[in-house]
Amino acid sequence: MGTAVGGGKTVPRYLQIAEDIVQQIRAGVLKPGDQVPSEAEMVERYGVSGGTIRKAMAEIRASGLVDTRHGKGSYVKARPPVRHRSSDRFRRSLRRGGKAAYLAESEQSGATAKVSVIFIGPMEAPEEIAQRLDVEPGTQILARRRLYFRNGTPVETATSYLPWDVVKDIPELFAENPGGGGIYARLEDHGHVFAEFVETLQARPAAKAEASELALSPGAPVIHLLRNAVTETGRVVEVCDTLMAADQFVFEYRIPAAN
Amino acid sequence: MGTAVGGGKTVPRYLQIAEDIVQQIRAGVLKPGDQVPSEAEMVERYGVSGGTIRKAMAEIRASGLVDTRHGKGSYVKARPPVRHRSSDRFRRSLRRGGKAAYLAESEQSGATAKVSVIFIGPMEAPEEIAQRLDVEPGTQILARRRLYFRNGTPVETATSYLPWDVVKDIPELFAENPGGGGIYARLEDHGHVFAEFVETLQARPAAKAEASELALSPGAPVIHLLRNAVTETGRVVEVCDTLMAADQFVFEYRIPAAN
DNA sequence: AAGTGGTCTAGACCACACT
DNA sequence: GTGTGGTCTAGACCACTTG
Repeated sequence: MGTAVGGGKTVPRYLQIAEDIVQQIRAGVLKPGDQVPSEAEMVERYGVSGGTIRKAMAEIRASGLVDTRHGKGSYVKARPPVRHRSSDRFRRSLRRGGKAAYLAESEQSGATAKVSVIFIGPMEAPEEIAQRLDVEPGTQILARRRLYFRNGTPVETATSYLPWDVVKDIPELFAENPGGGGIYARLEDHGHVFAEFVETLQARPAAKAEASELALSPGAPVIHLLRNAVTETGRVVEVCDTLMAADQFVFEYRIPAAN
Repeated sequence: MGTAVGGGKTVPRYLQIAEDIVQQIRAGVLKPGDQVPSEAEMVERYGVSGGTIRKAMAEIRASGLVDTRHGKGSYVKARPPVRHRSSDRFRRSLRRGGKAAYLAESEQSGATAKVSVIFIGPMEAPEEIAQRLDVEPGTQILARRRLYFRNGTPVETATSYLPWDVVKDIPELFAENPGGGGIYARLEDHGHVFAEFVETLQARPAAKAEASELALSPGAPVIHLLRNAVTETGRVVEVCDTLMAADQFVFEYRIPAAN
């Protein structure tokens, strides 16, 4: 099928329908929180079969403007103000203020932030982490896994890995709340002074399990970020493995023009 | 349908099939360049209907391991070595070597690189670019739009915007090839010495037009990067707007631990 | 012409959410 | 129970690629 347009080409019906709905959302005909017409209703309204409507809905979901829940329906997402992740967030002055990095940033944009600790305890170092920490794979390390919420929805999972000899004398690192300034402040309290942080960052579609953990439609883009925290002695005393819903973040990096 | 597994949960047949094929690719049973079994063949082999196979194929495509062409079939992609985009790429020493940043990086991973210039000429500054360049929207500026290829496939579009008063005395900036070290070298030749580069970076699903320009499946993640080039006088003399196929790049940033 | 993927139909049945 | 989305079927027809 498909209707002829300008040049003579044909656009599949399911894309026309998806475009129609997306435009209604962008134009504000469908407002945040509104329910998108049910699939059954669309079958009637557009006069096509259920399969075609399902393909259209898949496109609409891919646009990221809509949130679909089995048994309930699809709803227009509240346009979440993105969190701006600046490379300035590691400044000591922000830590001294008693805030961990994520809180300092959230307050700037006036959103409610929450952290829920999923796991704190020893584990055996997986391959890639061991390499970065420069220990043997399988060595005992400390893992701190947590889930970050923003306005009630999960936006980020982060796991910190630290060598055991570094953490064994710092009891705060085993607590859910490591105290003002976060774990980086505790590490510096104990003589691990940071020289630099090295972040590698990659975007990819979310796997099924990741999508459900971050309440995303499967296939929606996620950012995978790995950070080494390097001290003045050149040692990596923490590796942080972070997975973020891509539509929730903008990253900013300042790069000095070195020789 | 779906077969019971360990805990009693059910996994849809189309996901099982997709997983089966993806594993065959990862394990090397299907090698780069091999044709993935046709949909008709899969219908027989797995004993399901065409619709189910199509859903499975959609999943497989989303994995990014496969390249599908209408009328021909699906083929396992040559594993493209990702390009590592390090923040070190702005070091002057790399420019002095006579290479622009992208070439220096491509050579490291032994891939063929190509640039095709799409447009060089004056245009009126769009809103966001004007803000960054600190000029009035609509002012005449110079735009340099180009498309980067890697091993024959397009991976990145980039457009540089420069204020007219900066470029008017630098004829090389109007040429397709601005000479050794690229446009940054030419700008420094003419007294615009860089202090820092500020990059903002966001991932999102590709729009239709973007997907076709970068030869991606629609909805595949892209990275949108905007960079301000700031001189020692504090002026932004270039803004670069870049769109990249997310699966082709890993970004690395080194962040000094400032106070 | 034969083989491939792309769109579409008209139904069935299942799983989840609300009342 | 009613309404919702999720999976699956068994076909039809179209569009692109290759011989």
